[in-house]
Amino acid sequence: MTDAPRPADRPAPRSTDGESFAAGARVAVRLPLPLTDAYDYKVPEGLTLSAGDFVRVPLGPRRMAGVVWGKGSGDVPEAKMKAVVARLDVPPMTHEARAFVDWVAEYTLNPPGAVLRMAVSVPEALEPPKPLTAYRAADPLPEIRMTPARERVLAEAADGPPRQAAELARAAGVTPGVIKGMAEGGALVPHAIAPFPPPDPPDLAKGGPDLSPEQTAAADALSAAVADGFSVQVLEGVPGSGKTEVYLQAVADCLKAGRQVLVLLPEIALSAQWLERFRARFGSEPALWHSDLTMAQRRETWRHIAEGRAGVVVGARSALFLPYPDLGLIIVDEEHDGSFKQEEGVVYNARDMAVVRAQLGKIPISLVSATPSLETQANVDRGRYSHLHLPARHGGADLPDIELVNLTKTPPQRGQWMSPPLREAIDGTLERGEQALLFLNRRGYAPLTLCRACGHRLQCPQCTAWLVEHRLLQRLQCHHCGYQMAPPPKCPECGAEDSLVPCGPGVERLAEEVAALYPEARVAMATSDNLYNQRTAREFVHRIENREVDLIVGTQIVAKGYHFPMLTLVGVIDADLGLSGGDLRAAERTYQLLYQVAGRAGRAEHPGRVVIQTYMPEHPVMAAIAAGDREAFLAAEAKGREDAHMPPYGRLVGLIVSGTDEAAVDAGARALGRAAPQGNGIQVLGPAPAPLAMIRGRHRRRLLLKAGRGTQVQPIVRDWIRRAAIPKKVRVQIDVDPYSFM
DNA sequence: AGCACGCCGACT
DNA sequence: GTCGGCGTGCTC
Repeated sequence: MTDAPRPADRPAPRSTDGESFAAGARVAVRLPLPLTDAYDYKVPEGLTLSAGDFVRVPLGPRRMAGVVWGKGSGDVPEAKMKAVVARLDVPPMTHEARAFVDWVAEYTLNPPGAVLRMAVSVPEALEPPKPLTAYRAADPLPEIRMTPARERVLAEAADGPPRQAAELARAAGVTPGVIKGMAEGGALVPHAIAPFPPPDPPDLAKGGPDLSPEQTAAADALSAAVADGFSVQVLEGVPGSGKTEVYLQAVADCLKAGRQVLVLLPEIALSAQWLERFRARFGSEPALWHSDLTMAQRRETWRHIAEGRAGVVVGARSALFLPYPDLGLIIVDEEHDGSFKQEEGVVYNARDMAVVRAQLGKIPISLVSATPSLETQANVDRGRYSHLHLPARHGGADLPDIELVNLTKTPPQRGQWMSPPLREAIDGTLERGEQALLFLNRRGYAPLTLCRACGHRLQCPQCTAWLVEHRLLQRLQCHHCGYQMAPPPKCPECGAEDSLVPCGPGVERLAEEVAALYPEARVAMATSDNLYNQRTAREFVHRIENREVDLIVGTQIVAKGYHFPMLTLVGVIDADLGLSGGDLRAAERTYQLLYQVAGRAGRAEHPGRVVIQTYMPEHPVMAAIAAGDREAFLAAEAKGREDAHMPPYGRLVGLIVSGTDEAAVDAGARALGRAAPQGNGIQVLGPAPAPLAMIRGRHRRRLLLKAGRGTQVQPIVRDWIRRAAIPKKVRVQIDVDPYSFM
């Protein structure tokens, strides 16, 4: 978002509070479906409802959970109205949470029900928890026919707490059928147990590490904010400056005040090192919320949070919509990170919406980064956010020694990707017994496969995208849809045999080159293909820390958050990758990524070195990163955006028109083009084919609305879409404050 | 989101 | 002549 969101500017949320609704009254119930309006239901005999109550209501032939939003609208005929079935035994949705749903819906131009669905992401959690059944040995033991298998089960079940059937069976080395038989015979007695224990409470007496005077000052400023309503604190500091320790101090203060804390992290599943720091500080695990939780974990975590048993929640962007009864502090770590932007369904930026959530809850929020985004920086400059800057802990330069390799002057050998200067740097690192990271932000073996005979390129049948070869999996994959195929033995176009050649490097190909050039070195790959959950990430981290690896070949998955003491060289294979594509934030993002990955090289005890390969050494991004002159780069970038009236000095709204029928999509896009709003400094670009003109068989066209910073774009866009005649089978996706231009 | 209703291709 | 594909519309 270009501007700090201001809930006060928005229409008052329609949810009401303090009112209760007696039997016979009409209540508005919001359902977790993409509906704009809440539906009216009658309060049945024997029930009194309040705004925020979770209820079960009839909807057509089925029943569904919803939330009482307030007084019924009354615009549905009495005869059509049905009665609420029951109130659900869950703490009600708070006023703040409901206001937040309405606010996000209004801002992103989505039906409130679609936003509510994110807050009710685990419908199972609304049902009474099913206690799990565990078994212990009966005492006295009834008469049953004994077998060796049954003997072993009894021996296992004799001591310790009751255990679940599957676990007991495994321990005794019998099949679950044996347990079942014994339970039926009464030899094992069932016991209800709590399925998932609540997270251990953090140890608040433990105290943190000793902080430097600067860290103490920053921590004190955050702590003061914790007691003081809404405020936004930007915590900026280079890697190793102790940002985490500083904000964990504020976390402790909030917990001492008895309130909950939300920490938003990008790619939570992979931040094993973050969790270790949390454990070191609080002697316990926080509640985690991320995409690889099982359904049972989601259900239990949701309830632990709703019932106030989880003090600290650490999660990816969707954790913003969890049912906190008393949220007291929000931390957004790596606030500049693009993965806070949700690009599908309800398109929103979790960092920006977190600021809104904090303002609605009248609580402080801290945006933490080594490289704050231009948006955040602009809000600091405007005096809306306070700024805390942590200097490097050990003095000296912010970053290790960074040198650029001009690939036009010193190119790699033909068919290779590492230039002579980078090779020399690797040689030296290996000789000293230190570790090197070779960074290439491209998964797979090769981004393109080409027929030497006819020039045919292997393309996804459903998307405007090349198929990426994944040699380890022996598949060609589309990175935009699920499509994959076995590598064809001959060219599918001309039938020539042995004519298909890989073009360009991916990490797998780079790893192959590394293995060939350094046969003695132990090489590890780090991509989302092989580090896909906490366990694999943790194993990877331990291998590096135990020095079982000399060379790491990785994508941006290794650019974030990790610190390996013996990693002293970072080689960036293709620094120019992110700069093509005409994306507004390409330069900023490339700078941030290079900065982050450079920060992996050395710290304190072992000085680091960074070698960046580029064809554009004179590009402002490269010049700035080499000179370590972030201020100058930011100033130039900000000036460019300001001159072009681009965010954060102007506002953008993206519209993506899509559908399977290309003619209809074109017609819809042209209709939007004709109906484009005018005046007030508004400009509409497009329609144009989206950079990915087809995804999953859906054709796509883009339009972009540009407006001044102070413009309230939502009513303009709403009116625009209403006026345009858009074919029914064509979908219009709205992206307020777009990040991606794909 | 489900679920029903409603118009166009390959089968008994 | 029907079975069934999924586009479209509705749910208080």
